Amino acid sequence: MKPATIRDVARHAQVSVASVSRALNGSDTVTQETRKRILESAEALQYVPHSGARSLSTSKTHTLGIILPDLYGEFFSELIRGMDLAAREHGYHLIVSSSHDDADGAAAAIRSMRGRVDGLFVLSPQIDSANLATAMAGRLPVVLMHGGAGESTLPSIVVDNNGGAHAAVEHLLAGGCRDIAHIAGPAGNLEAEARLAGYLEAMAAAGLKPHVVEGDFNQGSGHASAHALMDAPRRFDGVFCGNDMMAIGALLAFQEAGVRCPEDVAVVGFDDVPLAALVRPGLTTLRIRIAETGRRALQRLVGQIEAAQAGREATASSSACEVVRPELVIRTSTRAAVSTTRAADGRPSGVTASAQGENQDG
Amino acid sequence: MKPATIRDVARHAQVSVASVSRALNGSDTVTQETRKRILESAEALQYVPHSGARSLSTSKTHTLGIILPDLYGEFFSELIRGMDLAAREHGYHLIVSSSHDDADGAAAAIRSMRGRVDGLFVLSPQIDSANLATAMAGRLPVVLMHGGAGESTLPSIVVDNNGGAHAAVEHLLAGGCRDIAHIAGPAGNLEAEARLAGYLEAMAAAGLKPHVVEGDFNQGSGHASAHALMDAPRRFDGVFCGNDMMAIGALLAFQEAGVRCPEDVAVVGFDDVPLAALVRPGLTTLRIRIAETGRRALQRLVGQIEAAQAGREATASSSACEVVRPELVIRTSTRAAVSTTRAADGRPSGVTASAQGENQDG
DNA sequence: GTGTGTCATGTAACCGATTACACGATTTGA
DNA sequence: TCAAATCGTGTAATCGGTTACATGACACAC
Repeated sequence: MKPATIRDVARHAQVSVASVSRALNGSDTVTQETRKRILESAEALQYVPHSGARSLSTSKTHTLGIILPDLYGEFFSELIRGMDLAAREHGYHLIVSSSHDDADGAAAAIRSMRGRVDGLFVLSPQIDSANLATAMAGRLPVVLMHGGAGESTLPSIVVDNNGGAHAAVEHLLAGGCRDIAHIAGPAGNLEAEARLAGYLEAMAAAGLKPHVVEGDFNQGSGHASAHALMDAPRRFDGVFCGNDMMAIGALLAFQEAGVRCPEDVAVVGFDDVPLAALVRPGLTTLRIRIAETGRRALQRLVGQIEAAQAGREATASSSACEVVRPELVIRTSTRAAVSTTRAADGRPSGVTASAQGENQDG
Repeated sequence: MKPATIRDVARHAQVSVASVSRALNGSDTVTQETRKRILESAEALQYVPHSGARSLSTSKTHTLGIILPDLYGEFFSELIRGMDLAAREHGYHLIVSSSHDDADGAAAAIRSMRGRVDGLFVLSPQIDSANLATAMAGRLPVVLMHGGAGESTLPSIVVDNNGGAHAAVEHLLAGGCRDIAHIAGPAGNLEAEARLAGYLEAMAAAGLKPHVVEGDFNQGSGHASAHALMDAPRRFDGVFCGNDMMAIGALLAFQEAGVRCPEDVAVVGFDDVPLAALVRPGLTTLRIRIAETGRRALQRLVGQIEAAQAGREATASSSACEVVRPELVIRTSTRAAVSTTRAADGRPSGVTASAQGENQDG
């Protein structure tokens, strides 16, 4: 048996299709009584509007696409969670396309989504794909969310990786560290490169010589990189890691090697994944409110879509690059030096002194 | 400027819309030359078929929905990754709807997806939602993936939680433990309850008295539950945790308290999230190949859809409940007792003796 | 009573694709 | 040489909604 159509409902309720449409959608002029009869018929026939037909006549799909890189994990699932929550409020659905480890894959995904989404989130931290995304998306509303997106003229939300890295290094310096190493994320990843650049700048500003080993953002590489640091002749008393997972790997490596943290070496991560609060010692890190960032991104994309269909041109605010400033969360992996801590953007209000036993703060 | 339609392409290439459709879709009878001209025109006009229109005439959306519970994290993102990879191969897209912490929310999500997907994955480990899903989905192809789904007549893929729990307890027993506690997942979660039941059965079979504290599947609750165990008068020499995250929390708690693992207490988790191999000591756990399970689920759903549109009735195989048997992975959080280890299903071939330093195995 | 306005409802055009069927041209077989 | 089969292409119906416009009923004012 085929699913009921709007005509079936109309026949059942003894009204016209127009009335059914009106009763179910806009609160147009429909009598209480007719509406009641229509709703009952729809219920009785288990009527569900055909989204394709609807999108054909309204030219809206109420669906948004997300292009994700191959790198997958807590960060992205949390981001999607935030987006999904907000999407539901706005009456939108989310199509995900993950595992695009190169620009070509991402471009193919974008192409296959055109025509079935009203807008797109692009998270492709690979170099060059920024241009590609621009090319592929055409006039589709887009919010860019990869590092370096700020350079594009498209609306974007980016993390202030550079500022966060500065804050991390300065926090270590304030705690008394002088030989600060950096376990960097993979080359070619714009987030990783911005954090590296921030580290290099902050070290230069302090008149210190940088010390970098490269990882790949996974915990295993943090572990290996920490070993590489310990095997190298050069000494170090602090490590700034490109993200939390590598920092956690490094913590484990130090622990195995009998290097005490924070006494022998202080460690700072980046992201504040839930795990960061739960490892021992608690990991000092730069917090990005991930789900909230996802929610914010969704609001911007929806705003853009609504502006576009209202015929308005992109306003200054809608095409701007929005910056998410990470917030320094001090835990026991660094010597807490209360007098000198501050947020990544310099505002002391951002500082969070976090107890070891804290729960996730949602 | 509005996007190009098939008629624009037809006009541009000086052919009829039927030829354009044929050239772009099926490799029906179209001359090489005409096809070439059409493809060029489509390219020139940046033509993208309108998915709504297409789905209206074919009554297929090439889209699948996923209903996820509120519990979110590595497990689900990994599952989606596996599904997405397989979906791309089959030419399908994935709509996710997360954060359904109760049956009503899940039902609403299912309702809002009807008419826009060809099939549905339902992961709602809440009691009762199994019935609800059945009711809501109507004749929409579904693959159930929550615990207890095996009891339904709908196609499902479930983890053998009970068998896994048996294997965990038996492994601990074989290692010499006699006082084995269980940190259970949240009540009302069917996965958690099946694991608990397996634990209780295995303990009863061994003539041992069970010892259960309840957690919520998050790392923090594992930590708290471990403290609760240590504070209780009753002694214990082994802990089977309802999932890996709680096991990791417990490991940290023991470490803080100076309780050595595996010397003083052996710990077993469940899931084998990537992190399990990387904590110290490496966590003995029951491996579920998550991404692969996701891929398998997608194949089943697509198979069902294709069978349905071919007019075939559900075959025995398509409506069966498929069981994923977790595999015992022995790491250093339990005393490795090689002679006595075995897989959850009793086949010794399933055993994996995992080195501490292993990488994620994808 | 006629005209005018308001309001609920119906009629039918339209959105953009797919595809059954029709058509003309060419090839094949007797 | 003519009928039949084959093949590439075009025409138009169709899918299931939305919505501009038409219609008819009724109220009110003159």
